[in-house]
Amino acid sequence: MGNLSHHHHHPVDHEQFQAELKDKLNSLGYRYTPQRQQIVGLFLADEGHLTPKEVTERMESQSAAIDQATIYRSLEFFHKIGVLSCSQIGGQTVYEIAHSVPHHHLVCTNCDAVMPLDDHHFDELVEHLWQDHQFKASLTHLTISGLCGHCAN
Amino acid sequence: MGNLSHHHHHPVDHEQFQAELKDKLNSLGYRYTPQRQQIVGLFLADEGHLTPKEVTERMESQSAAIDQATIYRSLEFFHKIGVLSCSQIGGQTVYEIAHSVPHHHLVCTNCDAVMPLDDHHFDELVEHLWQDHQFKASLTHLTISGLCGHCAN
DNA sequence: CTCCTTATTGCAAAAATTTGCAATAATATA
DNA sequence: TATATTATTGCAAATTTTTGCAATAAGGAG
Repeated sequence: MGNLSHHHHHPVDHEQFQAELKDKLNSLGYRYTPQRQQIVGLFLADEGHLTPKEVTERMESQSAAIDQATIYRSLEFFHKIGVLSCSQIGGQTVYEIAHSVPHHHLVCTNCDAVMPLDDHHFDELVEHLWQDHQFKASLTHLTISGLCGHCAN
Repeated sequence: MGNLSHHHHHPVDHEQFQAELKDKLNSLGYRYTPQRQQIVGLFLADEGHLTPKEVTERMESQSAAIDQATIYRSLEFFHKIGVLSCSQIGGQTVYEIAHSVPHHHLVCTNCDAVMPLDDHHFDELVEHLWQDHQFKASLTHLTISGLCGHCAN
């Protein structure tokens, strides 16, 4: 895919994002259905993490009811192709747009605060895993548990 | 807790492990019930990852039926206090004994192969997160996705 | 524009996981 | 050792997530 990056509060970019996404899916033999469009639209409009349940609720409030099974399958589908990232935070499965600039999450196990962590911190590690362990790490979205500054006291 | 480390194929060590675990729980105000003993026993005897379902099955085959809810709650409990580690592998939630010597997992997204990765690789990162991000990372069991040597070709 | 292929959906049922609560039983204490 | 406290269990119901399958509809081809 070319450049699927997006920016906040810019509907125009959202349209472009969706158009490029459609092309990407089609070129892979997938289809860009209204349901998938709506789900992606939700993540574009509503930055941040969403649980499957939250996705369902917001769909209903848009009177665009989509079957639960479809929602679960779509989230998993978008995750598989790299459009959404998936992580476990506070015991919940949450999805979010996978930015073109990868980043990771520091999650406080005490207060569930989530802090972003830039990708470059792992450059060395990835290189090492490849050179010495023959493992091609794909660090698109790592979650690191611990205690934030507040809770560490 | 003192030293809860254990070694493979040494029932004596297992007994000691369990004894120390009982002391630890009691000192924390928890109770070491037969159900919890059996579940921990399973992980001690049967090295490796186990899903909640597998735990249930092995319990049944030992004619020591424990209610599903108790199994889920116990796994979560042991995870919370650091006796078991928990991770998502191949879309499944799996638990295993949290060794006193921490290690991590390289998981191949293609063939689900799991390779251990020593903890020391993260020493620098942990130090950096603490110094520059005021985040006290607890890297007891990290899962890194990617492709193993085989599948990378 | 119409037809074909088949990816995807909705539905309903199954399976997995969580939760509330009364009964039970593991500890600490006397 | 007997008793009191309350953490933990089992059960049943609720909730969440997955799965099979027939019907639908997206996208490519003519």
